[in-house]
Amino acid sequence: MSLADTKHHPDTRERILDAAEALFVEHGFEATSMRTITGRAGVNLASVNYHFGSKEALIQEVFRRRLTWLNHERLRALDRAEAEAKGVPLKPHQIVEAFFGVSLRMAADTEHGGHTFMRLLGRTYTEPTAFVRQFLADEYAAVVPRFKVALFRSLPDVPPEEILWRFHFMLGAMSYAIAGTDALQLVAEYELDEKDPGALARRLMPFLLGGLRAPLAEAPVKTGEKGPRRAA
Amino acid sequence: MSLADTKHHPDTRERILDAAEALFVEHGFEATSMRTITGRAGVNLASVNYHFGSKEALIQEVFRRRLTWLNHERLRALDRAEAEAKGVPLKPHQIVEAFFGVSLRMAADTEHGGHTFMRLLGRTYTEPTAFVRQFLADEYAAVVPRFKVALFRSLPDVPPEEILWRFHFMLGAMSYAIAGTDALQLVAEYELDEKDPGALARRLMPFLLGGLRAPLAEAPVKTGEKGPRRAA
DNA sequence: GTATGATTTAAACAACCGTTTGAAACGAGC
DNA sequence: GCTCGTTTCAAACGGTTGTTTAAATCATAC
Repeated sequence: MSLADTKHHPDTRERILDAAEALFVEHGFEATSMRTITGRAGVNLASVNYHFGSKEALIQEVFRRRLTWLNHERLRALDRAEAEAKGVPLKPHQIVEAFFGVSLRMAADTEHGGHTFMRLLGRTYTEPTAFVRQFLADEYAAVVPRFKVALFRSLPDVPPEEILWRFHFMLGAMSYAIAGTDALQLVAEYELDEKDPGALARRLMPFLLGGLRAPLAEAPVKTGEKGPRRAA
Repeated sequence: MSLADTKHHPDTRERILDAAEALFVEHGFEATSMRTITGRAGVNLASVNYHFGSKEALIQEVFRRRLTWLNHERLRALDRAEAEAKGVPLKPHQIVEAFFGVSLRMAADTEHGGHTFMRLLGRTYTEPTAFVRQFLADEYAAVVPRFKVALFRSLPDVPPEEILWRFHFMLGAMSYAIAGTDALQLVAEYELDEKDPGALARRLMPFLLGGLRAPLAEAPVKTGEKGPRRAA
């Protein structure tokens, strides 16, 4: 048991995880059956339940094995930037780079499944399954507050609530940029250069920063205000 | 038949569509069974196949009945703005307002299901089911080129390819802002003011415009360029 | 009222779902 | 050689899926 947990599993576990990851992003969770997964992985049907216990546990493991590393890496990038800054508040672009740069670099990795996973992750943000949402919340609980504080310090003149919304918008633009490459063909009938995934970062980063630092709306949004204003 | 198509259906059709719409956004297409739909709608199981033919056709009809109107409205807003401009290229904010303003106003309508539908639509952009994607492509074929041309004219100094990407990013930020309100709780543990949906527009619009008009990356993205640059 | 077409209904259909079972195959330690 | 814990395997489990059927009900026109 102790040995088994650390190293013994030769490849069936990994084969299942890889197949599941690819199929989930292609067809979604519900539409992907265990028989399809084990079929593509070339393993027996029962092995999923043997190794993971249930389909739900398999889904969680698909996320866990990459998301833990991803969030760890994000925190490391933030730590590094803050260490260099020696107490001076970071600039917005440094914080955005720490959070989204790691994601984009992972999404640029088409060799080891990083791209596939990031597409899946983006898709999952709008996935309403309760246990997946709970799982994401737990995984992000450690990393989000750190970035919030950094952003608050970096933009002292912007109301914190506004910063959170814009953080949310940035997360959406990125997830969608990665996950919704199919939807991109709605916009451009001819093929855009998806080949070099590093190009996505060079395109997306200025957009995110432009949105984050955009001037506030003329009439500041007052939370308490109730009556709807006529559309101008 | 001719009568039936126009008006005869009293309410079962609509009851099914409303129930399906709400359930799809809650649980997704695959996870929503016909029995759940007919159960909530209070109609017989077979009536879905009778009125729509199949589950797939039902899904398409759920989108069609609102999306056609939405895109028509978007074109009307663009027409109006261009008529007022009398040949002068529109400003970016006018184009963005025409496209996204209509969506956001629909998303603000919680009374007649507009909000529910826009959440569903945002979710669906990352939904990979082939026939849904094809359906969206058809519905958008008429409206997207018009907005592309308007944006090209409005931003003559920005490479068209860059504009398309930023259009894509904007679409992502909006879809996500509407569909991913669950994911918002990843960012903010306390409740943000989702009550007034008009506030979303006042927050999102500056973000979109800031992103759209952001300065281009220092090193212009050369499509042909291959070698990866060391991270600075 | 009776005839006619549209709609609703309960029941059944085959196909597939995730999971479980018990035996077979494997691999390392002695 | 044999043993023992781990992993694989084919087969079956009960339950749910989308769809179909044929009879019952309804609404309208004559």
